[in-house]
Amino acid sequence: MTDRDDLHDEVLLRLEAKGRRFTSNHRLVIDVLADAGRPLTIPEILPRTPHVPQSSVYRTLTVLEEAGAVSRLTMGSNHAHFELSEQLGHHHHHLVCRACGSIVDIDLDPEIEQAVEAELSRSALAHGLRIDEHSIDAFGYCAHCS
Amino acid sequence: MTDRDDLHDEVLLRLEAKGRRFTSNHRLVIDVLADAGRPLTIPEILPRTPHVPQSSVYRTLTVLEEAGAVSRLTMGSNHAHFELSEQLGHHHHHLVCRACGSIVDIDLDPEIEQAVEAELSRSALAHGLRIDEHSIDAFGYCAHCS
DNA sequence: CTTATTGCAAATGGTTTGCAATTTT
DNA sequence: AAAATTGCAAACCATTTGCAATAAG
Repeated sequence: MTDRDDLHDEVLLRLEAKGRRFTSNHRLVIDVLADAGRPLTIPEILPRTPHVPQSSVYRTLTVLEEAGAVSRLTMGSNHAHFELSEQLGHHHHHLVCRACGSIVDIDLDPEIEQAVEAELSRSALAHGLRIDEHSIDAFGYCAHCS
Repeated sequence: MTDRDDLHDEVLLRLEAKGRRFTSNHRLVIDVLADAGRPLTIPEILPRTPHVPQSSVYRTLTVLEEAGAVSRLTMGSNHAHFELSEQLGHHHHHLVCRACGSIVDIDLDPEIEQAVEAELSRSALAHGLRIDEHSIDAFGYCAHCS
């Protein structure tokens, strides 16, 4: 049983839980995102999924997102970015380049992570909000765009 | 000299630095955002800026954003949110309701803030990125949507 | 067989833009 | 006067959707 097989199993589980099916298009998109290892936009995904029309990729991503297998990132750029959800990978955050819009995944010190979570929960509670997730994004200019 | 006058002065400074003008529409939009005290969408702004066409509000917001007076927030909702930039206010973060898309400003403990900044800078440096800003967003369901 | 998915083309809708008229400096 | 801004309508374009055909369970 390879890692990739494990990944497919996890996706299948989540799709079935939502009454959806695990089709070849679904698997193809999952593999593209897994291989990339960073958030991709639709224009980046399309060339890697030959013969799959754009609308099908959009639909696939929506289904996968609703199943909790994929996350949609909307930073200011005109195209949304997609990546495997944290449920299938690990908790992480993002570095975003203002110029080219590229996004890199990063990990933070668990201690800081925990402190932020506690502080956010406290603040959310005070505002009557029930939190289940948070994101931390850093913005600047990447080596290529500096 | 009132706080509002100070605000207008700050906006004027930033507009002039970009060769732009401080028109009545600009002031109107700034005041709407200042009065709201939370990020607003275009549909929320329009009724508060009577007789100003939608396209002018969009253009005004773009000019103000380029001058650093306004920030555009793009969380997954279909409408962007706009608020006074941190340059004109204070550093803060956001609580976002998944159901209605509303956004609330929150402050974090300065110690945690500092720890996060240090950690992000470290991580960014390792990836060859020069960071100048970060955001922390918490997602959940607000009191009204729970 | 029943229902989700696919592919194509067409529609949607938030946001941007061209242009002539109008302000601001 | 020179240049930015405005208002209107029209264009843009990433994303969504209707529908008939197909494939998955």
